[in-house]
Amino acid sequence: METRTRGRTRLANDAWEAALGAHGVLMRRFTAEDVWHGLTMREYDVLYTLSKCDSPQRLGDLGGHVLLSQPGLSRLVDRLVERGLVSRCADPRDARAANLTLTDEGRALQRRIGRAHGASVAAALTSRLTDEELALLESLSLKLTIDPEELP
Amino acid sequence: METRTRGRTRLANDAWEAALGAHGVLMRRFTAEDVWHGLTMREYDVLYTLSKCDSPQRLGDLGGHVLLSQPGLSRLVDRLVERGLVSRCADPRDARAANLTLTDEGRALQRRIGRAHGASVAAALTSRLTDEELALLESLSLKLTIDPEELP
DNA sequence: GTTAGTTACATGCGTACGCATATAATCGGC
DNA sequence: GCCGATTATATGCGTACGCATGTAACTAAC
Repeated sequence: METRTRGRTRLANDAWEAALGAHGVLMRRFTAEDVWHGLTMREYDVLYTLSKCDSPQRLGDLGGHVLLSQPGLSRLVDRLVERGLVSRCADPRDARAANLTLTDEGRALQRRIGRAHGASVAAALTSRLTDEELALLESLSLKLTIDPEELP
Repeated sequence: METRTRGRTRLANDAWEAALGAHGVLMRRFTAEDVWHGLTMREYDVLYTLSKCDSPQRLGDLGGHVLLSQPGLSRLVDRLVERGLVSRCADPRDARAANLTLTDEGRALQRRIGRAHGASVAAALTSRLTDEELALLESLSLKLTIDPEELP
């Protein structure tokens, strides 16, 4: 029983270490690609997240998707607004909120970067994994992602 | 043929997005845990990497494992040296290199953090994946990690 | 309606980071 | 043995980040 449990712990830690390694290698690779047009990958991530939501998003909504503190996200959006890629529209229902939308320029840039980056991602992953393995990776990742609520 | 290729690209991108999501959720969770004794996860990562190598390591060796620029790693090690967790020993064979070793205190701290963090990792992963899935995640991650050489 | 409490976002401040560059040591060709 | 090229690490400088806190708006109890 003890050894079973220890083995399972070890298995989980080995898997996590391997996953971190893969994440690191791929992130290095993608960051080095010359497709970002002066944006950080995090900044692109915000553009991408906004591009998927047709309704305007609030800062807090984006915070759930991006691995960044609330003040960090606030200033990141500042930069995107200054570059003319995102616009803050006042919310008539809640004057505190600043609804965020992609500008046309922002949407166009997101698409350009998205195409190039998507091609890089595909090249990196399809050269190493089969279709079945890709689907498996997705399903395992989704199982790990779901359910952010527990620990009372 | 075209549609097959496009489907495969889409599959790879969906898998990568899911993997990024899982990475983000778990990193948030682990970062929030109160097990780090004032260290960054990156700083712990360096301690952990050093703890696995019995022979002293050079900065460049660590650079391969940690997702950090060379100057960033240099200063990160500065901080660890100042905290008494790592020592720089001169290399008699190459006066440029500064061989890095864990101090006793550094090794002890790494073990303490490693135990607690390892338990968190195990709790997070084993609650969502079976043993077979954990092994699968590890093997997929390793396939994605191997081979940092190409693009001439 | 006034006020305590909460929510949504912004700002001050110190720290860590990346890029470019500097310094210093080793290597190779001659 | 000398000098350019390369390698290993460090530093200057500007930017982005996280934490703590501030500010403004919404909510609710009375």
